[in-house]
Amino acid sequence: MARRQRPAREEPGTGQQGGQQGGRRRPKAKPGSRRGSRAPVSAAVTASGRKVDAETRREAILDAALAVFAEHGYEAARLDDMAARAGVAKGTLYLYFKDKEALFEALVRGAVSPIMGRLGEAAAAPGMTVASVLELFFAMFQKEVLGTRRKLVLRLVISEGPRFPALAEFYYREVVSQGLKMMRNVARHGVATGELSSEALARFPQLIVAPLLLATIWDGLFSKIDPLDVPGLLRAHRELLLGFSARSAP
Amino acid sequence: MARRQRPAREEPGTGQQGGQQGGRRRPKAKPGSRRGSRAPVSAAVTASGRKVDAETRREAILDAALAVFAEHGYEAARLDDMAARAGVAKGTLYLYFKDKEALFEALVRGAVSPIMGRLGEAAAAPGMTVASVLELFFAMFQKEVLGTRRKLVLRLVISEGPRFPALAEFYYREVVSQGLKMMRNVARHGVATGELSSEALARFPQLIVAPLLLATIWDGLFSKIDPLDVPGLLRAHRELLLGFSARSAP
DNA sequence: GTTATATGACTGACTGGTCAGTCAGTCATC
DNA sequence: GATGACTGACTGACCAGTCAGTCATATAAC
Repeated sequence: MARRQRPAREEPGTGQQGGQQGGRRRPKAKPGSRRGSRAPVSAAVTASGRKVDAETRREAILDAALAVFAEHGYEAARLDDMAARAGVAKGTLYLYFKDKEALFEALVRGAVSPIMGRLGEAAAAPGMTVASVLELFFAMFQKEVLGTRRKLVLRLVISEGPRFPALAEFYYREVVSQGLKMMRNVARHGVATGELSSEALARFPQLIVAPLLLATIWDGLFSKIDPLDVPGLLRAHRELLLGFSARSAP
Repeated sequence: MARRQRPAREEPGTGQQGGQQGGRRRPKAKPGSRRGSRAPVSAAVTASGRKVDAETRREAILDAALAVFAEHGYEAARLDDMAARAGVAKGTLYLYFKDKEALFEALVRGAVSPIMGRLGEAAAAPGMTVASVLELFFAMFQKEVLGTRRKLVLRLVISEGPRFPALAEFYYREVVSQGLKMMRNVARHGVATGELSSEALARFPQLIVAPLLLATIWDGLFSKIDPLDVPGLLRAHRELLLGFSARSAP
Protein backbone atom coordinates (compact mmCIF):
# COMPACT_ATOMS: atom_id res chain seq x y z
CA MET A 1 0.00 0.00 0.00
CA ALA A 2 1.89 2.98 -1.24
CA ARG A 3 1.25 5.78 1.14
CA ARG A 4 1.76 9.47 1.08
CA GLN A 5 5.33 8.94 0.05
CA ARG A 6 7.00 12.30 0.16
CA PRO A 7 9.77 13.46 -2.11
CA ALA A 8 13.35 13.06 -0.94
CA ARG A 9 13.88 14.37 2.56
CA GLU A 10 17.03 15.43 4.25
CA GLU A 11 17.93 13.15 7.11
CA PRO A 12 17.16 14.71 10.46
CA GLY A 13 19.82 16.38 12.51
CA THR A 14 21.63 17.98 9.60
CA GLY A 15 22.02 21.16 11.60
CA GLN A 16 25.40 22.26 12.88
CA GLN A 17 26.56 19.25 14.84
CA GLY A 18 28.86 20.02 17.71
CA GLY A 19 29.40 20.64 21.37
CA GLN A 20 27.09 18.14 23.01
CA GLN A 21 27.77 19.13 26.60
CA GLY A 22 27.62 15.55 27.80
CA GLY A 23 24.44 15.67 29.86
CA ARG A 24 24.36 12.21 31.45
CA ARG A 25 21.87 9.92 29.81
CA ARG A 26 19.74 7.58 31.84
CA PRO A 27 18.89 4.23 30.21
CA LYS A 28 15.28 5.10 29.55
CA ALA A 29 14.29 8.55 30.71
CA LYS A 30 10.53 8.78 30.16
CA PRO A 31 10.05 12.09 28.41
CA GLY A 32 12.47 14.86 27.52
CA SER A 33 16.07 13.88 28.14
CA ARG A 34 17.75 17.21 27.67
CA ARG A 35 20.10 17.50 24.72
CA GLY A 36 18.93 14.09 23.71
CA SER A 37 20.21 13.94 20.15
CA ARG A 38 20.51 17.46 18.98
CA ALA A 39 23.29 19.99 18.78
CA PRO A 40 22.89 23.49 20.14
CA VAL A 41 22.92 26.20 17.52
CA SER A 42 26.21 27.48 18.82
CA ALA A 43 28.55 26.55 21.62
CA ALA A 44 29.30 30.19 22.33
CA VAL A 45 27.90 31.46 25.58
CA THR A 46 26.22 34.82 25.39
CA ALA A 47 26.88 37.75 27.68
CA SER A 48 23.80 36.96 29.71
CA GLY A 49 25.11 33.49 30.36
CA ARG A 50 22.53 31.72 28.22
CA LYS A 51 23.84 29.21 25.73
CA VAL A 52 22.18 30.97 22.83
CA ASP A 53 20.23 34.17 23.06
CA ALA A 54 16.64 34.28 21.99
CA GLU A 55 17.26 36.39 18.89
CA THR A 56 19.90 34.03 17.55
CA ARG A 57 17.66 31.06 18.06
CA ARG A 58 14.78 32.82 16.40
CA GLU A 59 16.97 33.53 13.40
CA ALA A 60 18.11 29.92 13.27
CA ILE A 61 14.52 28.75 13.25
CA LEU A 62 13.52 31.21 10.53
CA ASP A 63 16.51 30.16 8.51
CA ALA A 64 15.64 26.50 8.78
CA ALA A 65 12.00 27.23 8.09
CA LEU A 66 12.83 29.09 4.90
CA ALA A 67 14.85 26.16 3.64
CA VAL A 68 12.08 23.68 4.34
CA PHE A 69 9.21 25.84 3.11
CA ALA A 70 11.11 26.64 -0.06
CA GLU A 71 11.91 23.01 -0.73
CA HIS A 72 8.49 21.55 -0.09
CA GLY A 73 5.96 24.35 -0.19
CA TYR A 74 3.86 25.50 2.72
CA GLU A 75 1.58 22.54 3.17
CA ALA A 76 4.16 19.82 2.68
CA ALA A 77 6.77 21.48 4.87
CA ARG A 78 7.19 19.54 8.10
CA LEU A 79 7.85 21.28 11.37
CA ASP A 80 9.91 18.32 12.44
CA ASP A 81 12.30 19.02 9.59
CA MET A 82 12.58 22.66 10.52
CA ALA A 83 13.27 21.81 14.12
CA ALA A 84 15.94 19.29 13.18
CA ARG A 85 17.60 21.77 10.83
CA ALA A 86 17.52 24.51 13.42
CA GLY A 87 18.99 22.16 16.00
CA VAL A 88 16.03 22.36 18.36
CA ALA A 89 13.10 20.19 19.30
CA LYS A 90 9.75 20.71 17.70
CA GLY A 91 8.27 22.06 20.88
CA THR A 92 10.79 24.87 20.84
CA LEU A 93 9.31 26.21 17.63
CA TYR A 94 6.14 26.89 19.57
CA LEU A 95 8.03 28.97 22.11
CA TYR A 96 8.93 31.35 19.31
CA PHE A 97 5.96 31.20 16.96
CA LYS A 98 2.29 30.60 17.57
CA ASP A 99 1.91 28.03 14.81
CA LYS A 100 3.04 27.03 11.37
CA GLU A 101 1.27 29.89 9.70
CA ALA A 102 2.71 32.52 12.01
CA LEU A 103 6.16 31.14 11.35
CA PHE A 104 5.57 31.37 7.62
CA GLU A 105 4.34 34.91 7.80
CA ALA A 106 7.20 36.02 10.03
CA LEU A 107 9.54 34.60 7.46
CA VAL A 108 8.12 36.64 4.63
CA ARG A 109 7.81 39.80 6.65
CA GLY A 110 11.38 39.54 7.82
CA ALA A 111 12.79 39.11 4.34
CA VAL A 112 10.94 42.01 2.84
CA SER A 113 11.39 45.04 5.04
CA PRO A 114 15.13 45.69 4.88
CA ILE A 115 15.15 45.99 1.09
CA MET A 116 12.50 48.55 0.34
CA GLY A 117 14.11 51.37 2.26
CA ARG A 118 17.35 51.27 0.35
CA LEU A 119 15.57 51.18 -2.95
CA GLY A 120 13.64 54.28 -1.99
CA GLU A 121 16.76 56.33 -1.31
CA ALA A 122 18.33 55.28 -4.57
CA ALA A 123 15.33 56.27 -6.66
CA ALA A 124 14.91 59.60 -4.89
CA ALA A 125 18.49 60.83 -5.34
CA PRO A 126 18.44 64.11 -7.29
CA GLY A 127 19.92 64.28 -10.75
CA MET A 128 19.26 60.61 -11.41
CA THR A 129 18.55 59.60 -14.96
CA VAL A 130 16.13 56.81 -15.78
CA ALA A 131 19.03 54.83 -17.17
CA SER A 132 20.98 55.06 -13.94
CA VAL A 133 18.00 54.21 -11.74
CA LEU A 134 17.23 51.13 -13.82
CA GLU A 135 20.88 50.15 -13.74
CA LEU A 136 20.90 50.45 -9.98
CA PHE A 137 17.54 48.81 -9.50
CA PHE A 138 18.38 45.81 -11.61
CA ALA A 139 21.79 45.41 -10.02
CA MET A 140 20.19 45.56 -6.62
CA PHE A 141 17.61 42.97 -7.52
CA GLN A 142 20.27 40.63 -8.81
CA LYS A 143 22.44 41.07 -5.75
CA GLU A 144 19.85 41.22 -3.01
CA VAL A 145 17.14 38.93 -4.32
CA LEU A 146 18.41 36.55 -6.98
CA GLY A 147 21.77 36.35 -5.26
CA THR A 148 20.34 35.48 -1.86
CA ARG A 149 17.75 33.26 -0.31
CA ARG A 150 15.32 36.12 -0.66
CA LYS A 151 14.49 34.74 -4.07
CA LEU A 152 13.04 31.77 -2.24
CA VAL A 153 10.79 34.10 -0.31
CA LEU A 154 9.64 35.78 -3.50
CA ARG A 155 8.88 32.39 -4.99
CA LEU A 156 6.97 31.39 -1.88
CA VAL A 157 4.86 34.53 -2.09
CA ILE A 158 4.08 33.77 -5.72
CA SER A 159 3.25 30.15 -5.01
CA GLU A 160 1.44 30.41 -1.72
CA GLY A 161 0.05 33.90 -1.99
CA PRO A 162 -3.24 32.82 -3.54
CA ARG A 163 -3.90 30.69 -0.47
CA PHE A 164 -2.82 33.43 1.99
CA PRO A 165 -4.79 36.52 1.10
CA ALA A 166 -3.42 38.32 4.14
CA LEU A 167 0.09 37.59 2.97
CA ALA A 168 -0.63 38.74 -0.57
CA GLU A 169 -2.11 41.93 0.77
CA PHE A 170 0.86 42.53 3.03
CA TYR A 171 3.21 41.95 0.13
CA TYR A 172 1.24 44.23 -2.11
CA ARG A 173 1.24 46.99 0.47
CA GLU A 174 4.86 46.71 1.55
CA VAL A 175 6.55 45.83 -1.69
CA VAL A 176 4.51 45.93 -4.84
CA SER A 177 2.64 49.20 -4.48
CA GLN A 178 5.67 51.02 -3.11
CA GLY A 179 7.97 49.66 -5.75
CA LEU A 180 5.57 50.52 -8.54
CA LYS A 181 5.08 54.00 -7.19
CA MET A 182 8.82 54.61 -7.30
CA MET A 183 9.11 53.21 -10.78
CA ARG A 184 6.21 55.29 -11.95
CA ASN A 185 7.82 58.44 -10.59
CA VAL A 186 11.06 57.62 -12.30
CA ALA A 187 9.21 57.03 -15.57
CA ARG A 188 7.33 60.32 -15.29
CA HIS A 189 10.59 62.09 -14.65
CA GLY A 190 12.01 60.40 -17.74
CA VAL A 191 9.10 61.53 -19.87
CA ALA A 192 9.47 65.09 -18.58
CA THR A 193 13.18 65.27 -19.36
CA GLY A 194 12.71 63.61 -22.71
CA GLU A 195 14.76 60.57 -21.78
CA LEU A 196 11.73 58.37 -22.41
CA SER A 197 9.87 58.81 -25.62
CA SER A 198 6.72 57.05 -24.54
CA GLU A 199 4.38 57.19 -21.59
CA ALA A 200 4.02 53.43 -21.55
CA LEU A 201 6.20 52.97 -18.48
CA ALA A 202 4.51 55.74 -16.57
CA ARG A 203 1.19 54.04 -17.17
CA PHE A 204 2.44 50.52 -16.55
CA PRO A 205 5.55 50.48 -14.37
CA GLN A 206 4.88 46.74 -14.08
CA LEU A 207 6.64 46.46 -17.42
CA ILE A 208 9.88 47.42 -15.73
CA VAL A 209 9.74 44.57 -13.24
CA ALA A 210 8.19 41.85 -15.39
CA PRO A 211 11.54 40.44 -16.53
CA LEU A 212 12.73 40.33 -12.93
CA LEU A 213 9.76 38.16 -12.12
CA LEU A 214 10.47 36.01 -15.12
CA ALA A 215 14.09 35.61 -14.07
CA THR A 216 13.04 34.53 -10.59
CA ILE A 217 10.61 31.95 -11.86
CA TRP A 218 12.96 30.71 -14.56
CA ASP A 219 15.61 30.21 -11.94
CA GLY A 220 13.29 28.00 -9.94
CA LEU A 221 11.94 25.98 -12.85
CA PHE A 222 14.42 25.75 -15.67
CA SER A 223 17.83 26.78 -14.43
CA LYS A 224 19.04 23.19 -14.55
CA ILE A 225 17.72 22.58 -18.05
CA ASP A 226 18.64 25.89 -19.60
CA PRO A 227 20.25 28.50 -17.36
CA LEU A 228 19.24 32.07 -18.04
CA ASP A 229 21.81 34.81 -18.59
CA VAL A 230 20.19 37.26 -16.23
CA PRO A 231 22.63 40.16 -16.64
CA GLY A 232 22.27 39.84 -20.40
CA LEU A 233 18.51 39.69 -20.13
CA LEU A 234 18.39 42.81 -18.03
CA ARG A 235 20.81 44.67 -20.30
CA ALA A 236 18.58 43.85 -23.25
CA HIS A 237 15.56 44.89 -21.23
CA ARG A 238 17.10 48.29 -20.42
CA GLU A 239 17.92 48.69 -24.06
CA LEU A 240 14.28 48.25 -25.00
CA LEU A 241 12.92 50.39 -22.21
CA LEU A 242 15.17 53.29 -23.09
CA GLY A 243 14.45 52.92 -26.78
CA PHE A 244 17.58 51.42 -28.27
CA SER A 245 21.30 51.49 -27.49
CA ALA A 246 21.63 52.21 -23.80
CA ARG A 247 24.79 50.32 -23.04
CA SER A 248 25.80 52.49 -20.10
CA ALA A 249 27.98 51.16 -17.32
CA PRO A 250 28.11 52.78 -13.89
CA MET B 1 -5.87 20.84 20.49
CA ALA B 2 -6.05 22.69 17.23
CA ARG B 3 -5.37 20.25 14.46
CA ARG B 4 -4.49 20.50 10.81
CA GLN B 5 -7.38 22.83 10.23
CA ARG B 6 -7.62 23.37 6.54
CA PRO B 7 -8.78 26.51 4.82
CA ALA B 8 -12.40 26.80 3.77
CA ARG B 9 -13.60 23.82 1.81
CA GLU B 10 -16.47 23.49 -0.53
CA GLU B 11 -19.11 21.15 0.77
CA PRO B 12 -18.94 17.76 -0.90
CA GLY B 13 -21.27 16.88 -3.71
CA THR B 14 -21.10 20.25 -5.39
CA GLY B 15 -20.87 18.54 -8.75
CA GLN B 16 -23.77 18.53 -11.13
CA GLN B 17 -26.58 17.19 -9.00
CA GLY B 18 -29.29 15.40 -10.92
CA GLY B 19 -30.83 12.22 -12.16
CA GLN B 20 -30.39 9.79 -9.30
CA GLN B 21 -31.77 6.75 -11.05
CA GLY B 22 -33.46 5.51 -7.92
CA GLY B 23 -31.39 2.41 -7.25
CA ARG B 24 -33.17 0.90 -4.23
CA ARG B 25 -31.36 1.57 -0.98
CA ARG B 26 -31.05 -1.11 1.65
CA PRO B 27 -31.11 0.11 5.26
CA LYS B 28 -27.44 -0.56 5.83
CA ALA B 29 -25.68 -2.07 2.86
CA LYS B 30 -22.24 -3.09 4.04
CA PRO B 31 -19.93 -1.78 1.38
CA GLY B 32 -20.59 -0.03 -1.88
CA SER B 33 -24.26 0.72 -2.32
CA ARG B 34 -24.29 1.82 -5.93
CA ARG B 35 -25.23 5.43 -6.58
CA GLY B 36 -25.17 5.90 -2.88
CA SER B 37 -25.21 9.67 -2.64
CA ARG B 38 -23.70 10.92 -5.81
CA ALA B 39 -25.06 12.13 -9.10
CA PRO B 40 -23.83 10.70 -12.36
CA VAL B 41 -21.96 13.14 -14.53
CA SER B 42 -24.69 13.08 -17.10
CA ALA B 43 -27.97 11.26 -17.51
CA ALA B 44 -27.43 10.91 -21.23
CA VAL B 45 -26.83 7.40 -22.39
CA THR B 46 -24.02 7.00 -24.87
CA ALA B 47 -24.24 5.18 -28.16
CA SER B 48 -22.52 2.18 -26.66
CA GLY B 49 -25.22 1.98 -24.02
CA ARG B 50 -22.99 2.95 -21.12
CA LYS B 51 -24.30 5.66 -18.86
CA VAL B 52 -21.27 7.83 -19.44
CA ASP B 53 -18.43 6.93 -21.73
CA ALA B 54 -14.94 6.65 -20.40
CA GLU B 55 -13.63 9.76 -22.12
CA THR B 56 -16.38 11.95 -20.70
CA ARG B 57 -15.78 10.65 -17.22
CA ARG B 58 -12.08 11.19 -17.61
CA GLU B 59 -12.71 14.78 -18.61
CA ALA B 60 -15.02 15.30 -15.67
CA ILE B 61 -12.37 14.02 -13.32
CA LEU B 62 -9.66 16.21 -14.85
CA ASP B 63 -11.99 19.17 -14.66
CA ALA B 64 -12.71 18.61 -11.01
CA ALA B 65 -9.06 17.94 -10.29
CA LEU B 66 -8.03 21.22 -11.86
CA ALA B 67 -10.45 23.12 -9.69
CA VAL B 68 -9.23 21.47 -6.51
CA PHE B 69 -5.52 21.57 -7.33
CA ALA B 70 -5.81 25.22 -8.31
CA GLU B 71 -7.62 26.15 -5.15
CA HIS B 72 -5.45 24.31 -2.67
CA GLY B 73 -2.16 23.49 -4.36
CA TYR B 74 -0.91 20.02 -5.08
CA GLU B 75 -0.21 18.77 -1.61
CA ALA B 76 -3.30 20.16 0.08
CA ALA B 77 -5.65 19.08 -2.67
CA ARG B 78 -7.85 16.21 -1.48
CA LEU B 79 -8.84 13.40 -3.76
CA ASP B 80 -12.12 13.12 -1.89
CA ASP B 81 -12.96 16.64 -3.02
CA MET B 82 -12.13 15.88 -6.61
CA ALA B 83 -14.23 12.77 -6.57
CA ALA B 84 -17.18 14.60 -5.06
CA ARG B 85 -16.90 17.39 -7.62
CA ALA B 86 -16.64 14.94 -10.48
CA GLY B 87 -19.65 13.06 -9.18
CA VAL B 88 -17.82 9.79 -8.65
CA ALA B 89 -16.43 7.85 -5.73
CA LYS B 90 -12.80 8.16 -4.79
CA GLY B 91 -12.06 4.65 -5.95
CA THR B 92 -13.14 5.59 -9.45
CA LEU B 93 -10.30 8.06 -9.71
CA TYR B 94 -7.94 5.11 -9.47
CA LEU B 95 -9.61 3.42 -12.41
CA TYR B 96 -8.55 6.35 -14.56
CA PHE B 97 -5.28 7.48 -13.02
CA LYS B 98 -2.55 5.59 -11.23
CA ASP B 99 -2.28 8.02 -8.36
CA LYS B 100 -2.50 11.64 -7.36
CA GLU B 101 0.67 12.57 -9.16
CA ALA B 102 -0.35 10.92 -12.42
CA LEU B 103 -3.62 12.80 -12.27
CA PHE B 104 -1.80 16.05 -11.76
CA GLU B 105 0.54 15.45 -14.64
CA ALA B 106 -2.24 14.38 -16.98
CA LEU B 107 -3.97 17.63 -16.13
CA VAL B 108 -1.03 19.77 -17.14
CA ARG B 109 -0.26 17.75 -20.24
CA GLY B 110 -3.83 17.95 -21.40
CA ALA B 111 -4.08 21.69 -21.02
CA VAL B 112 -0.90 22.45 -22.86
CA SER B 113 -0.89 20.60 -26.15
CA PRO B 114 -3.86 22.08 -28.04
CA ILE B 115 -2.51 25.62 -27.80
CA MET B 116 0.98 25.35 -29.18
CA GLY B 117 -0.02 24.13 -32.60
CA ARG B 118 -2.23 27.08 -33.37
CA LEU B 119 0.40 29.51 -32.20
CA GLY B 120 2.89 27.89 -34.55
CA GLU B 121 0.74 28.39 -37.65
CA ALA B 122 0.07 31.98 -36.75
CA ALA B 123 3.75 32.84 -36.39
CA ALA B 124 4.73 31.03 -39.56
CA ALA B 125 2.24 32.74 -41.87
CA PRO B 126 4.15 34.51 -44.65
CA GLY B 127 4.13 38.28 -44.85
CA MET B 128 3.54 38.66 -41.12
CA THR B 129 5.00 41.70 -39.45
CA VAL B 130 6.34 41.61 -35.91
CA ALA B 131 3.58 43.96 -34.90
CA SER B 132 0.87 41.66 -36.20
CA VAL B 133 2.40 38.54 -34.68
CA LEU B 134 2.62 40.23 -31.29
CA GLU B 135 -0.92 41.48 -31.63
CA LEU B 136 -2.10 37.99 -32.40
CA PHE B 137 0.03 36.32 -29.80
CA PHE B 138 -1.07 38.60 -27.00
CA ALA B 139 -4.71 38.36 -28.01
CA MET B 140 -4.44 34.62 -28.07
CA PHE B 141 -2.85 34.53 -24.65
CA GLN B 142 -5.58 36.70 -23.22
CA LYS B 143 -8.32 34.65 -24.78
CA GLU B 144 -6.96 31.14 -24.42
CA VAL B 145 -5.01 31.39 -21.17
CA LEU B 146 -6.09 34.32 -19.04
CA GLY B 147 -9.64 33.94 -20.23
CA THR B 148 -9.89 30.26 -19.41
CA ARG B 149 -8.99 27.86 -16.67
CA ARG B 150 -5.71 27.30 -18.44
CA LYS B 151 -4.35 30.18 -16.42
CA LEU B 152 -4.81 27.95 -13.41
CA VAL B 153 -2.63 25.34 -15.06
CA LEU B 154 0.05 27.89 -15.77
CA ARG B 155 -0.05 29.00 -12.16
CA LEU B 156 0.17 25.41 -11.00
CA VAL B 157 3.22 24.84 -13.14
CA ILE B 158 4.85 27.92 -11.69
CA SER B 159 3.98 26.98 -8.14
CA GLU B 160 4.53 23.25 -8.18
CA GLY B 161 7.12 22.98 -10.93
CA PRO B 162 10.09 23.23 -8.60
CA ARG B 163 8.83 20.11 -6.82
CA PHE B 164 8.08 18.23 -10.04
CA PRO B 165 11.22 18.32 -12.12
CA ALA B 166 9.68 15.98 -14.67
CA LEU B 167 6.78 18.36 -15.05
CA ALA B 168 9.03 21.39 -15.39
CA GLU B 169 11.03 19.60 -18.03
CA PHE B 170 7.92 18.59 -19.91
CA TYR B 171 6.65 22.13 -19.80
CA TYR B 172 9.96 23.50 -20.94
CA ARG B 173 10.09 21.08 -23.85
CA GLU B 174 6.49 21.40 -24.97
CA VAL B 175 5.80 25.04 -24.30
CA VAL B 176 8.68 27.22 -23.27
CA SER B 177 11.37 26.21 -25.71
CA GLN B 178 8.96 26.01 -28.62
CA GLY B 179 7.36 29.32 -27.80
CA LEU B 180 10.69 31.04 -27.41
CA LYS B 181 11.97 29.60 -30.65
CA MET B 182 8.98 31.06 -32.49
CA MET B 183 9.39 34.40 -30.82
CA ARG B 184 13.07 34.42 -31.63
CA ASN B 185 12.38 33.74 -35.28
CA VAL B 186 9.85 36.51 -35.41
CA ALA B 187 12.33 38.87 -33.79
CA ARG B 188 15.08 37.91 -36.24
CA HIS B 189 12.70 38.50 -39.08
CA GLY B 190 11.88 41.89 -37.62
CA VAL B 191 15.54 42.82 -37.38
CA ALA B 192 16.09 41.74 -40.98
CA THR B 193 13.23 43.81 -42.32
CA GLY B 194 14.16 46.78 -40.18
CA GLU B 195 10.94 46.66 -38.18
CA LEU B 196 12.96 46.15 -35.01
CA SER B 197 15.85 48.46 -34.37
CA SER B 198 17.56 46.31 -31.77
CA GLU B 199 18.62 42.71 -31.49
CA ALA B 200 17.53 42.57 -27.87
CA LEU B 201 14.43 40.52 -28.60
CA ALA B 202 16.26 38.09 -30.83
CA ARG B 203 18.72 37.46 -28.04
CA PHE B 204 16.12 37.35 -25.28
CA PRO B 205 12.68 36.46 -26.59
CA GLN B 206 11.79 35.95 -22.93
CA LEU B 207 11.31 39.72 -22.83
CA ILE B 208 8.28 39.31 -25.05
CA VAL B 209 6.50 36.96 -22.67
CA ALA B 210 7.58 38.41 -19.33
CA PRO B 211 4.54 40.70 -19.02
CA LEU B 212 2.24 37.77 -19.80
CA LEU B 213 3.75 35.95 -16.86
CA LEU B 214 3.36 39.01 -14.72
CA ALA B 215 -0.27 39.35 -15.71
CA THR B 216 -0.95 35.73 -14.82
CA ILE B 217 0.64 36.04 -11.43
CA TRP B 218 -0.92 39.41 -10.72
CA ASP B 219 -4.30 37.95 -11.50
CA GLY B 220 -3.78 35.24 -8.91
CA LEU B 221 -2.36 37.44 -6.19
CA PHE B 222 -3.62 40.98 -6.45
CA SER B 223 -6.62 41.08 -8.73
CA LYS B 224 -8.94 41.64 -5.77
CA ILE B 225 -6.82 44.41 -4.30
CA ASP B 226 -5.87 46.18 -7.50
CA PRO B 227 -7.08 44.69 -10.78
CA LEU B 228 -4.66 44.95 -13.66
CA ASP B 229 -5.70 46.38 -17.01
CA VAL B 230 -4.20 43.60 -19.06
CA PRO B 231 -5.13 44.86 -22.53
CA GLY B 232 -3.63 48.24 -21.61
CA LEU B 233 -0.53 46.59 -20.23
CA LEU B 234 -0.01 44.58 -23.38
CA ARG B 235 -0.64 47.58 -25.62
CA ALA B 236 2.01 49.51 -23.71
CA HIS B 237 4.31 46.53 -23.92
CA ARG B 238 3.95 46.31 -27.70
CA GLU B 239 4.64 50.00 -27.89
CA LEU B 240 7.93 49.54 -26.12
CA LEU B 241 8.95 46.45 -28.01
CA LEU B 242 8.36 48.06 -31.36
CA GLY B 243 10.10 51.25 -30.34
CA PHE B 244 7.34 53.77 -29.81
CA SER B 245 3.89 54.40 -31.28
CA ALA B 246 2.52 51.05 -32.35
CA ARG B 247 -1.13 51.61 -31.68
CA SER B 248 -2.40 49.24 -34.32
CA ALA B 249 -5.77 47.59 -33.99
CA PRO B 250 -6.72 44.41 -35.83
C1' DG C 1 33.45 27.37 48.23
C1' DT C 2 29.56 24.38 48.59
C1' DT C 3 24.86 22.94 48.78
C1' DA C 4 19.82 23.81 48.22
C1' DT C 5 16.07 25.72 45.71
C1' DA C 6 13.91 28.22 41.92
C1' DT C 7 13.42 29.36 37.16
C1' DG C 8 12.25 28.67 32.59
C1' DA C 9 14.17 27.19 28.16
C1' DC C 10 13.96 23.18 26.03
C1' DT C 11 12.64 18.36 24.95
C1' DG C 12 10.16 14.57 22.50
C1' DA C 13 6.63 10.96 23.17
C1' DC C 14 2.04 11.29 22.47
C1' DT C 15 -2.84 12.50 20.71
C1' DG C 16 -6.18 12.73 17.47
C1' DG C 17 -7.67 14.35 13.11
C1' DT C 18 -6.39 13.67 8.22
C1' DC C 19 -6.17 11.53 3.86
C1' DA C 20 -3.91 8.57 -0.13
C1' DG C 21 -4.69 4.41 -1.60
C1' DT C 22 -7.20 -0.40 -1.27
C1' DC C 23 -10.50 -3.95 -2.16
C1' DA C 24 -14.61 -6.68 -1.12
C1' DG C 25 -18.92 -6.00 -2.58
C1' DT C 26 -22.76 -4.18 -5.75
C1' DC C 27 -25.32 -3.76 -9.85
C1' DA C 28 -26.27 -2.32 -14.81
C1' DT C 29 -25.42 -4.19 -18.90
C1' DC C 30 -24.06 -7.75 -22.08
C1' DG D 1 -24.58 -16.05 -15.69
C1' DA D 2 -20.56 -13.39 -16.64
C1' DT D 3 -18.35 -9.00 -16.96
C1' DG D 4 -16.44 -4.99 -15.34
C1' DA D 5 -17.40 -0.17 -13.95
C1' DC D 6 -18.15 1.74 -9.85
C1' DT D 7 -18.58 2.32 -4.78
C1' DG D 8 -17.17 3.78 -0.08
C1' DA D 9 -15.74 1.92 4.40
C1' DC D 10 -11.48 0.97 5.86
C1' DT D 11 -6.22 0.90 6.79
C1' DG D 12 -2.19 2.76 8.19
C1' DA D 13 1.13 6.33 7.58
C1' DC D 14 1.38 10.93 8.71
C1' DC D 15 2.08 15.16 11.23
C1' DA D 16 0.50 19.76 13.75
C1' DG D 17 0.25 20.85 18.06
C1' DT D 18 0.57 19.60 23.31
C1' DC D 19 2.49 19.17 27.81
C1' DA D 20 4.69 16.54 31.54
C1' DG D 21 9.18 16.16 32.46
C1' DT D 22 14.32 17.50 32.38
C1' DC D 23 18.29 20.10 33.36
C1' DA D 24 21.57 24.24 32.82
C1' DT D 25 21.89 28.25 35.03
C1' DA D 26 20.94 31.72 38.49
C1' DT D 27 20.20 32.99 43.05
C1' DA D 28 20.04 32.30 47.99
C1' DA D 29 21.64 30.35 52.04
C1' DC D 30 25.17 28.51 54.70
